[in-house]
Amino acid sequence: MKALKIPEATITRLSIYSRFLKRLDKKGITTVSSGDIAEGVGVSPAQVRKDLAYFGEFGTRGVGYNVKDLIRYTVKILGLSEPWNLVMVGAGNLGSALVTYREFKDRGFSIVGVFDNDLTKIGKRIADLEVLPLEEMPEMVKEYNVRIGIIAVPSKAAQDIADIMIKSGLEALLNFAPISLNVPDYVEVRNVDLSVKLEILTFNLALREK
Amino acid sequence: MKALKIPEATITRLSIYSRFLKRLDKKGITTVSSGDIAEGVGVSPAQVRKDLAYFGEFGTRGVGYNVKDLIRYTVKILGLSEPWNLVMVGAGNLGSALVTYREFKDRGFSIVGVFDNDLTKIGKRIADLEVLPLEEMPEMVKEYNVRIGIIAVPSKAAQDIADIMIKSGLEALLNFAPISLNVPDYVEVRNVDLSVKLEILTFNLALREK
DNA sequence: TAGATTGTTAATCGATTAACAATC
DNA sequence: TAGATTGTTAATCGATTAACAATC
Repeated sequence: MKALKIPEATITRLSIYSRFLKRLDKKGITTVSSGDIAEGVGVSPAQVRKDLAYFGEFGTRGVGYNVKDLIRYTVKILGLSEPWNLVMVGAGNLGSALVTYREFKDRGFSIVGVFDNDLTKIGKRIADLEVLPLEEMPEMVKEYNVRIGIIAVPSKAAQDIADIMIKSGLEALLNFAPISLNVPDYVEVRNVDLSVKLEILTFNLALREK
Repeated sequence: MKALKIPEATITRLSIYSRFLKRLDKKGITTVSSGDIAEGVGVSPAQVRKDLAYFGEFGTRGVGYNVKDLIRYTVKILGLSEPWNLVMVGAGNLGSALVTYREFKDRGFSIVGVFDNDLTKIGKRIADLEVLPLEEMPEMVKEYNVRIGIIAVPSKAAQDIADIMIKSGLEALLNFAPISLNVPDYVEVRNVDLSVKLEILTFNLALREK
């Protein structure tokens, strides 16, 4: 049992619901309906209930969901009950931005090491981290129990860096380079493409002209 | 006719194909099959052909696609034949990274103005741009024919900034704040959420434990 | 109780894939 | 011609939505 396949879109939305709920909680709101959540994040109420139903029964019929409880449940489902240590390769502008990115901290992510193979960058400081040579990654991965790595290097270098990160013991990669990485089956990869969404906008605007 | 609805996933992939093809072109490769593209970006060959079929017949049976031609077609479809000027609000770390982001330039995007309402940031320089007060946005939007704006401010400020950007004449927003924006129907919005993909990774890793 | 809202099933909708005729 | 690969249709697959019984 529990062989039920969960759509990745459901996980994506769960992450969005979870953060929306935290904002409600901050405002002192204690109860929400699926309709409230739906309106807040721009999906249908049925969608919200269906997404939650994959994981259990969290609401009360006739009443709705307790905000604090639902935050706890969504955080648990997403694997965020415990904090995660991350390492990152690439000490460029994007890398620097990610190290100080507030949203990561808020969700329990902590970048514990920044690496680069550019000698001019090694030794530099980004926030309170010293940029380290790649050779030191395996040690840090082991010491800080790191399972996830962020790739913030140019496309050309991304595959080589991915190989090194995997050899260092990482099981999951968040890749900001706009290329498709080849990795062993046990390694999870997700790409964040900063340019694709922009091109969806240009596509839509270009259509308007006609 | 031509009322055929095109899936947004198709546009997303087209953007990815387009950039993959440019890399092939740089390597001097002149012809590709749908299978080559599929393998290069991690989808099925049928998917590639179907995606292209929404827009025309670009290949030669028994041969494949001419790389340079297909680049031209995909670029045209995505509305990227002409360069786009962008404005951005938010001169923080993320904003700074985006101004210098190579991938944007490569695809014909140019950030022509950076704005902030933080007095300590106004007047500062990011790359070769001076950070300007929001009041100057309408003028710049008009002068540079800007239609798309980037939101790189904290979540709290995002809705207010979006309202101002729309009033300044923008028709499309690329939103890096992890909240759902309320905008008029004619305004296109896409969110880039840096944290969601990371939470898909933690979800998957957390599943492994069991 | 009456009103509200969940949890869940079945119906609908849409996207992906398989398969093959067309054709280079 | 034989082999290869496209363009396209039909079949499959999967996700969303509508609807309603359950129940607070």
